[in-house]
Amino acid sequence: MPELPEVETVRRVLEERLAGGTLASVAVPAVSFYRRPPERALSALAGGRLESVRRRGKYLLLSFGGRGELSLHLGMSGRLLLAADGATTSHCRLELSFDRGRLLFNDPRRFGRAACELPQLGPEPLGEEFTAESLRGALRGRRAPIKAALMDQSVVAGLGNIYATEALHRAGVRPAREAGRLSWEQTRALWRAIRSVLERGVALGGCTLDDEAFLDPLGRPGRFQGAVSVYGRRACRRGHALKRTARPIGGRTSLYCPECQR
DNA sequence: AAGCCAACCTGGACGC
DNA sequence: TGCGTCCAGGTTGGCT
Repeated sequence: MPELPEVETVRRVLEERLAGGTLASVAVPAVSFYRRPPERALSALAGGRLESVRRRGKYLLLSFGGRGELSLHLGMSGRLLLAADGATTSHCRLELSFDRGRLLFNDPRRFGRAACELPQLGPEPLGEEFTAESLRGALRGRRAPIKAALMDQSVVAGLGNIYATEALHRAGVRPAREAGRLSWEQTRALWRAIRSVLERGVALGGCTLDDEAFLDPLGRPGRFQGAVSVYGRRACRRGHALKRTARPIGGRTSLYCPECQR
């Protein structure tokens, strides 16, 4: 579910509501993520002050000063929520109790993660080091479909199926095109499209496509779904029927507009 | 090295 | 109503 704009939306709420507070305790239920978090390292964070809530790609980074850092990844179905006292949820995998409120990590599918380190990630797409030139360099020589490359977090950090799909449409590039063979014009258009589609996603508070989808920690849905051009639609905004690629790309179904995208 | 694919889980939608 | 099948917004590890 959550890609960069959703994670950024969560980050802003957590920053506003929890930053500066003290972590009183950490609880890991018996049934947690399928990769259990390192409980000892997590417990060591208790008593610390939450100095900042940052984001790197799709990861949230909660910094507790000298005590360490906690990285959270929401996986497919993860949701962070600020809960009233006593309230529980049906699939709680981690509970962080702060002096100013409880943060529950709910995750039915258990693909989410809590850890103390990050994997190697490509540049932040909204940061300065991500340029059309750096994108060209990352794609050079790649024979995989461009959409697979965009969802590779070591190429650029934060795109998943929705925003990769939307960026490719906005740039007029078909998802199955060989990544290393885009023209310079197409690469530049794609770079611009990635940034604009993510900025729009952030500005609209993320994408909430159906009832079970993304909600921020206060239970509020996003509004990007109203701005989507391809994902989950049958026709693009110019009325052309959308197609799905013959085979999945990067393991997932891929929609595109045969008229707008070449 | 790069690319492909199965595996990791659960729940909801759909067809019969 | 119940059962089987397919699908889902992500990442990883193993194999070629």
